[in-house]
Amino acid sequence: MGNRLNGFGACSAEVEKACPVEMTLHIIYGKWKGIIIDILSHKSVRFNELKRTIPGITQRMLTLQLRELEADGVVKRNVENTVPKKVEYSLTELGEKLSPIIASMRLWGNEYMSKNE
Amino acid sequence: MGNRLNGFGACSAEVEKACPVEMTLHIIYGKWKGIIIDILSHKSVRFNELKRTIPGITQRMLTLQLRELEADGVVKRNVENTVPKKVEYSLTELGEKLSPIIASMRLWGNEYMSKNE
DNA sequence: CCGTATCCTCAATGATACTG
DNA sequence: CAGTATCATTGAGGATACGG
Repeated sequence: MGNRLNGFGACSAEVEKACPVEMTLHIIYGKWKGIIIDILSHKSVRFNELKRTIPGITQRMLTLQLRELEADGVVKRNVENTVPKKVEYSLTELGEKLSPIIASMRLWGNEYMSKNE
Repeated sequence: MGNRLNGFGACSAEVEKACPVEMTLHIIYGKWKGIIIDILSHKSVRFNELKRTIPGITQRMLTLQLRELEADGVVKRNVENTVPKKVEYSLTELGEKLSPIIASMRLWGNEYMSKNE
């Protein structure tokens, strides 16, 4: 109850094979995570630059989503203690490996959208 | 406000390329949709069979998620008006094309899980 | 510049009971 | 068998203000 995705620890035998899928879904879940991962792929971006690039996101949500991605080992945070502070976000090696998934989602989404207009 | 994903209509120029990704994410969003799509891939499954295969899901949620997937053109519903009623769910052609995405998510999830233990 | 701290809302999900 | 109808819950997300 309350989990957004189910069955990480409690996979029944029959759905066991689905668990890594749910795991991946769980990690890219979140209103802004897809777009964040997409923007960060193959480059470092500063906090405010991210904020400006993603219209509508609040500082709070950007921080939260970045923190979760960081905790999941997908995003790296690099702080330069200059004044003013400079914080750069980028994908970890593991995070970069999400790019093909994002790419295939883009392909599918394009096909979907072309059929529904 | 209230949208789980953002920017379908309001994509700024900078994030425009991400929209199909968000669209795809939007369609597989939902606590049980990933697993439902996974189970349905390449076969038809009856309502109660789905329910039994997915531990923890309620009838209500199964119905809701199936209806949404149906509305999104990913799932087909086939009713045989026998007694008792027989309703089979399967993926549409478009829905089947999600399988590679699910598959790559499974790969990534497996790698992720192997690194975190 | 890069956040945290509060407070609040609502939509997604769940529990449970009922039905053609 | 395959749902629908209600009601309750909760946590993700948003608005806003403040801080190092």
